Amino acid sequence: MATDQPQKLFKAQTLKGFRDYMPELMAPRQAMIRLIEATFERHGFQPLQTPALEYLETLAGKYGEEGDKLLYRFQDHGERHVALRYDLTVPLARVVAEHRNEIQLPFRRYQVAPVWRADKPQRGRFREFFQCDADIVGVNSAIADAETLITGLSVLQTLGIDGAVLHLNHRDVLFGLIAAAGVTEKAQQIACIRAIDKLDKIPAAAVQTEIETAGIDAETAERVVGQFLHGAMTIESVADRLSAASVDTAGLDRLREVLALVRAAGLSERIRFDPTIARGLDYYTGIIYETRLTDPRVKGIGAVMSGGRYDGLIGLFTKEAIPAVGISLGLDRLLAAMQELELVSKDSHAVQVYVTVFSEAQAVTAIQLAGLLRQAGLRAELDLAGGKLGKQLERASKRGARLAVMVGPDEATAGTAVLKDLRDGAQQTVSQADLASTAGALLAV
RNA sequence: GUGGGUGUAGCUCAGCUGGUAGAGCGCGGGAUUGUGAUUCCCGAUGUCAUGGGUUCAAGCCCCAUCACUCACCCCA
Repeated sequence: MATDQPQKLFKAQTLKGFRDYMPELMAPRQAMIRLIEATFERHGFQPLQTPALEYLETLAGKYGEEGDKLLYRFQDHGERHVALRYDLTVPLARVVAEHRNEIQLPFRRYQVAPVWRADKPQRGRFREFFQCDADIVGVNSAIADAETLITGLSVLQTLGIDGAVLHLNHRDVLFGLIAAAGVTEKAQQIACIRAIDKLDKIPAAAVQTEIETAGIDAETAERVVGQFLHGAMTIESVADRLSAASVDTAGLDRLREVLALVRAAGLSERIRFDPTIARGLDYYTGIIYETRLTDPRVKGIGAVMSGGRYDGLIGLFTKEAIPAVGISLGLDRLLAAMQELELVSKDSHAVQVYVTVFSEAQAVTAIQLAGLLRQAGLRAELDLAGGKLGKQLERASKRGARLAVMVGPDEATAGTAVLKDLRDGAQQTVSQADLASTAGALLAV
């Protein structure tokens, strides 16, 4: 590489929609991930990790037309058609089918991992992002549904997020209401759902217009919208209309049960029936839900936790019919919200004690003192850049350390060390043997 | 996939109707003895995203490419 000619530099740049997680971002992220995983485990979920790459066949056709387009797909060196995982749910279905005889049902697993979507990047939207999923496989019951929701809500609670409301719906209720309004053709029903999903964003009249563009007459369109307008949203009201149109109400009954169970868990404030919730992914069969944050500061951030029941998905990989229900949290969206709400503590990873190295003669002592602090469980950093004591203390503050340790020739001979609190400048001389305990006591205040 | 916007020092940006670049922050050094974050002084840094074009002359005009960004679609 030695040459007089200027070298052409390689472009130091991440791919569009991909990003580096620098330490300032990584520290709170990691703290979050730990809390989320601990909460999942407290609810009986086991960790699972799956490959980033799957056979294209495994993933294709599971997410609907839109989702299919967003699959990162290519051929590997062996000409195999492969794709990067689009979510954590379909790989789970594959795992259950592939390892059917090693897995005890019901199976609860969680996974925190990146997924990839060849979407057009936007604010808070990337081509690589992390999801945190928890799923219960093998049981189709209201209890399993409720357990999943309770777990998700518990995660939000653990993270300190108070203003979260889970909007719960059921696929059959959604389709039932549309059918009751007189739309029976599948494609038109889908169009209705897509439009209804926007009711909280655009006026009802605009939604109706959008429904009409799907080839539905104005009168029917108005009836469809009417099914979802405010006041038409209580369970009882929906029940009446479904029965009147002699549409099956099993989905509604399930919703009642799930709501009752979640309420019994003391989470009434956190959950609400909302017939307008529609999820895009094709594989949902039962309950579906989205969770929104109510704080106006994070109004535009979208759903932070969503999911639903998918009883048919695993059946695509094995003849045995295995039901499942799950929840998915968007890690970075949640983090963005938490930062906005000032719920992120900045010092979870920061160095606690910065050990200066007065001069080479004191290096041994400095290393030993750092060792004592570390053994005591403190995060201690040893100065490596040297220079004047002032410089070293400057670095200490910049690193965010609360305390600094200084040992000069005088302290070295006396077997002591100076412990300084960088927040108020107060300092004391302590014996080296007491350093760690004194530092620990100061940090605990 | 469709339609807007932006791209100037490490960061945030200024740069009037075209005449070969500035600020703040940050960074480096200093303000006598072994003490930071505050204060004061000094200093460095840019192929003005990239490649073409118009012009006597372009950061400023035109075209293309790339990147970022906003809205729609969809979603975490």
